Amino acid sequence: MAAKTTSATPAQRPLTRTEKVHRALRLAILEQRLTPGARLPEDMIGEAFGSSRTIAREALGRLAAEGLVELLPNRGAFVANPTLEEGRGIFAVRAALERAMVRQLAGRIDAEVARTLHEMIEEEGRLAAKSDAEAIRLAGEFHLYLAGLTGNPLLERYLTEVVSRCSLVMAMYGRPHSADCGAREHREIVEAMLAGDFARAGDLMEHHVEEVAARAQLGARVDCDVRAVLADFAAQMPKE
Amino acid sequence: MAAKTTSATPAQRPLTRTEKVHRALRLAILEQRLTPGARLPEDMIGEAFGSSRTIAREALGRLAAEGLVELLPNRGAFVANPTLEEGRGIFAVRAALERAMVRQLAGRIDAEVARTLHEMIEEEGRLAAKSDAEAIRLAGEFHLYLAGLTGNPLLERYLTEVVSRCSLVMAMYGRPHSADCGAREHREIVEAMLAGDFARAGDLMEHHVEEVAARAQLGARVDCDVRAVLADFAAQMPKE
DNA sequence: TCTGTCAAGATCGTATGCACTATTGCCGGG
DNA sequence: CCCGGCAATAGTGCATACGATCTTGACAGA
Repeated sequence: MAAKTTSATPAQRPLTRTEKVHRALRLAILEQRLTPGARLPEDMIGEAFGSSRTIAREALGRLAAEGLVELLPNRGAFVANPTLEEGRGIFAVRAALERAMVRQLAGRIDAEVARTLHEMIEEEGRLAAKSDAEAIRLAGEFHLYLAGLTGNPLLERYLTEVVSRCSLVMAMYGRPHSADCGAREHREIVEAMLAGDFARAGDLMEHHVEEVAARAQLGARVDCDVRAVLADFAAQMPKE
Repeated sequence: MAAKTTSATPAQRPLTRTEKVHRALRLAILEQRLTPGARLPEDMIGEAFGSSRTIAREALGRLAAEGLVELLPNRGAFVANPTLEEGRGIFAVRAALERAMVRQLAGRIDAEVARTLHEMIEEEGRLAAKSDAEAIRLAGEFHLYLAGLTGNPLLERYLTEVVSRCSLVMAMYGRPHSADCGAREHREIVEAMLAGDFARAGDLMEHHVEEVAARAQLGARVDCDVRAVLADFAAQMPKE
């Protein structure tokens, strides 16, 4: 009952243009090719992809729903530029969701899935030292695979979203090589799940996510909320 | 730090048409005036609201992102028709999020907010016996108010979504008067939060949500997965 | 020099039209 | 009577056009 993988190649319909643009932009943002705060005019996007504004607009709308771009009415779209505070909030939500996920999964992992999990963990270890972007992506994959196992579409959707946004936050505020998820921690979690110890598995995962957040954000650079900065400087100014 | 209410009337810009239609449809779905599974052609919606398909299309897109409508490529939009299984999944996610929410809030509720909370709980008790739709809406309000207190935009967004969808699920599968949230349980949760007992508050809330789900879904009517039903009937048919 | 006004440009909000896809009912052949 | 193909229809996918709104830079007045 917990062995169904998430994608069984569902029809492979030829992808609407909107979706193509959506995916492309999503990737560009997650790989930091489009840096946080960057302006994304509909015209420019349409032109870049050889489509009309209609497409660009719809893609931007979806990205906004995922929290990867911010959509200001009559102003335009910008790559999401989460504050450190928001970043912490995102990690908090992620921790809550992942705890519930592994609790639900504990004791329902069959042998084949267990093998896949162990393989993924090994792969992580191997690639941890390579490119930073790759490491971030790979780390997310383990978590998303687990999400797929739950068979809970909403949980899966939310996790996809928060994992994406966590990647973004880590890329923004994280120290260079802080993205790796720690193969040892993953292993422990899988152990607990296999043992059917849902309480322990949940606690481990919750702690794991919090730990990743803590590791990454040690080197947090001050975020550029212009208003706040100005307020600070205004307060420091010589009076009168 | 936890006393900021969620909406400080942020500019009140005159609401784009898309948003108006979006809200209207949302309400119609949550009040069950548009029943699950109902077809929602863009033309019809545009005509109904005196707008063009563009508006209808965008509103439907947003509703799809919230999970209130299902969008089938080249087929059209339908009011979401969650299976009982999906309903349980939604409640599971909700339980996880609400647990995290009250844990975070515990010990950070000031006197004024506490009074507001107690007022809301009383109001619930008063209105529980009245209209069913009202009861569902009111029950959600308590939870959403708490979400606003966290100051975590993502948590707030997700909770808004799951509360909506839970309402839908309860309306579909719940017994007539099962929607009330139980003022006593709410009171206990607030007590625990005021006492700063975050572990107890979290557990109470998690249990509370699960309890609501259990109460509501006792009378669960079989969900209409056409394929499955047909398979059943096909198997029961006289052979040859 | 500073400030308020205004016009030009950029960009979004919305409407409309055409092309394409999926569904449905019809019809002829078995 | 049943089945497969075909045409009509409904409805979406996408492009384009126009009006509305916001931003920006220039300019005149204090």
